[in-house]
Amino acid sequence: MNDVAATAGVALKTVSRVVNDEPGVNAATAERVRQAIELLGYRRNDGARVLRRGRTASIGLIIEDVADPFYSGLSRAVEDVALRNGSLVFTGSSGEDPQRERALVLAFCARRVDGLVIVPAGYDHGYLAPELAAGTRAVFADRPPGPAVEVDTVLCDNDGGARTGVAHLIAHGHRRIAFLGDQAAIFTAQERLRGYRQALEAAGLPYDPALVSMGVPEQSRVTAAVAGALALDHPPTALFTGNGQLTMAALRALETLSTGPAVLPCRVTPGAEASRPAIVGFDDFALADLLNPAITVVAQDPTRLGRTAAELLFRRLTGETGPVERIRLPTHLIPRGSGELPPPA
Amino acid sequence: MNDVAATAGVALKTVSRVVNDEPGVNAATAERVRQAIELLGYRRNDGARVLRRGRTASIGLIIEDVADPFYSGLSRAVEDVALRNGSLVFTGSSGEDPQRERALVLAFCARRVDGLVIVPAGYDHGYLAPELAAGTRAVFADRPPGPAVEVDTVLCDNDGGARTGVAHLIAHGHRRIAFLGDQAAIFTAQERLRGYRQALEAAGLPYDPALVSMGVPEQSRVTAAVAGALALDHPPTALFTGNGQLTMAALRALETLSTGPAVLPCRVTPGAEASRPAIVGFDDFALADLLNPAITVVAQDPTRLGRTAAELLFRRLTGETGPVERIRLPTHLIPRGSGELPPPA
DNA sequence: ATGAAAGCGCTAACAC
DNA sequence: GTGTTAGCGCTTTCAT
Repeated sequence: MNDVAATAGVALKTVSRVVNDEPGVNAATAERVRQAIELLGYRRNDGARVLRRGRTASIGLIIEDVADPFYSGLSRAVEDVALRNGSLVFTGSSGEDPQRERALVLAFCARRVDGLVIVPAGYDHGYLAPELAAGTRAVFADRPPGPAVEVDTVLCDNDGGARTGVAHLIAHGHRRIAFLGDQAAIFTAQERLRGYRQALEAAGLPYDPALVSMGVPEQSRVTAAVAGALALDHPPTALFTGNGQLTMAALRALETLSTGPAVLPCRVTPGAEASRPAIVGFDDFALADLLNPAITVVAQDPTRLGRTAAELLFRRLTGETGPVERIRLPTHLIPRGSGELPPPA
Repeated sequence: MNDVAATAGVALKTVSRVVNDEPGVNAATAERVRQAIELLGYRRNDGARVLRRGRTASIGLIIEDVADPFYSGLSRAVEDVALRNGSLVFTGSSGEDPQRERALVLAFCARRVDGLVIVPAGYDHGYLAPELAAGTRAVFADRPPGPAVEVDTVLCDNDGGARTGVAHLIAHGHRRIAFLGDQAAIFTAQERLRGYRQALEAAGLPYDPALVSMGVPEQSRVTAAVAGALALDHPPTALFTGNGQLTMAALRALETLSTGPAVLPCRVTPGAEASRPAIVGFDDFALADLLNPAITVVAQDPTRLGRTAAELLFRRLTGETGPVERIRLPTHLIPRGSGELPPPA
C-alpha cells in the first residue's frame, strides 16, 4: 500500500480510500491510484484489514463428514447464505469425534471467525463458553449442545418423523417392526428411537428390545443386525431404519441375505417378494425412487436445516438480540412402495 | 497479551514465548503466565500472528458443488490432508460459474491463503497470474487450467475410461451406442466424448452425431435426450453416460419412458427387459449395485484425486521445486449387469 | 532467562 | 479532497 501510494504520488490513506470505495476522492486521483495498483499488482491484505476492524467476515462450519450427502447438502446451504452475507466459510469434518470437534472449533476461534455453525459430535461444550463470552456467536444444527452452554439450535423433528414412519407401517398391517438405529450416544438416534416407541405405544403394540439394534452404520454390523432380526422366532415383517446410511446398508443386507437365486435382470425372484420385509427409512436419498421396490422415506431437508441455521447466525451477527432460539424443522413422509408392502398373510 | 503480561508480572515477549512453547523460559515463570492466561481466558489471535509471520496455515478449495458426491468426496480428502499439515481449509462452490470461481479465488487470495486447490469452472485463468507471481501456490484438480497459467494439475484418465466403457459395450455385441455427455464446454465432457469416439473407431464402427447429446445434467433435458435417441429409426441398443448425475438422470428417464405398466414390487415388466438398452456410466455412485439391473460403471476415485492434489500442494508449500506436474489417475471398470445386457436379438 | 522496540498491512479518528 | 498519526495483536531483532 505504501508502494502504491508512493507510485501514485499520494498518501497511504488515499490508497485505502480508493481500495475501499470510500467517498471523497477526486476522480482523477482515484484513477492514478488505480493505475498504480494495476502496475504493481497490489492486492489488499484482508488479514491486516481484519486485525484492524475486528470482523473477519468468515464463519466456521463443523459437520460430521462432508462426504455424507446429508451434510454436504447442509454445507452447500451454509456456504450460500455466507456468500450472500459477504462471508467466507472454513469447513471441518469431525468424523463423530468430540476431540476433533473441539480442536476444529478452537482453531476456527483462534482465527477469529465471526461465528460458528456446529453439528456437534460430543456432549460437553464447556470449552465453548469462553469463546461465547468473547463474543463469538454459535448456532447448533441437527443436534443440540450439551448442558454447559445455551445457544441457538436448529433441529429436525426426529421423534415426530419416526412416529409417522412407524405408524405408516402399522397402518399397513405390520405388528412386528424392527428398529435399526445409529449409535445410541447420538442425539438424533435417541429421538428417533423414542418416536418408534411412541408409535408402538399409540397402537397398543408391545416394545420388544430384541427388535431394536443401535450402532455404527457399517455394512457388516447392519447385515448382522438384519440377519439376526430375521432369524428370530417371531421375525419382524417390517423394518424402520434411523438414517440414510442405515437404510442403504439395510437394503444391501436384504439383498445379500435374499435366499432366491440372483436372476438378471430382475434380482427379486418372482414369488419371493412376499417374504421381503417392508421398509421405511429416515432421510431421503438419491435413487430411492428407482429401487425395486422404491423406498418409502421420512424426509428431512438438509438444505433448509443449513439455511435456517446460517441465517439465524447472521441475524445474530448483525445484532439481533432476544432469547435463545430452538427451532424444529418438520419432516414429511414420501410413500414409494417399500413401506406399503403388506405383511405375509 | 498485554493484559496477561501485566497480570503475570512479566513482559509481553515472555507471554509470547509461553504461548508458542518457545524454549528459554523459567518453569515457574511459565506457570505464572499460564495461570494468567487461564484467568483471563486469553486466546492467541491467529490473524495477528499470520500478519506478522506471513504464512496463514490455510488453503482454499474451489469446487463445483459440495453437495455433489463426487466433489464432497474430494473435499473430504483435501480436508484430511490439510489437517495432517496443520492447515485449515476455506471451501467455496463455483456452481460451474467462471465469475464465481474467480471471485472465490480472489477472496481466498485476499485472505492470503498459502495455496489453492481448484476445480475450475472457466478456461481463462489470467486472473491467477498475479497471485501466482505473489507466491500463492495452486494445484488444479479434475480439470486443467486455461493456457494463461502453468501449474500442477491432477486429472483423471477421462478418455481412457470412456474408451474402456464403450469398448465393453461393443464387446457385448452393441453396435449402436448413444453418448450422453455433460455441457460441451466442460473439459472432462470433451475428453470422455473423445474416448467414446476412439472406441468406436477402434471397433470400426461409424460415428453418428444423432446418437450424441451434450448438455446440462438436468432431468428434463436428459429425459428428452434419451427419448429422442430411442425414437430414432435405428435406435441405440446401449447408452454410455458421461458422469454420475447423467447416469442417474438417464436411469430415471428409462424408468419414466418404460412402456410396460409399473408393477410392484418388480417394476420391470417381465419380458420387457430385453428391450431395455444396456448402460454403462462414468463415475460410481451409491446404490449402483442395488439397482435392477445393477449398474456397470467406469469408476474414478474422488478421494484419491483430492488427496493427490492436496499432497502435491503441500509438497510445493514446503519448498519442493521441479517442473510443473501433470498427473493422470486411472479409472476402472466395474461390471455389474447393466453393461452386460445383450442387444435385442 | 527476560525485556524493549520496531513493524507486519491496514483503517479509525482526526487534522488540514 | 487529502494527509497524519496511532494502534489492531502479534513476532522478530536485538539488548540486557
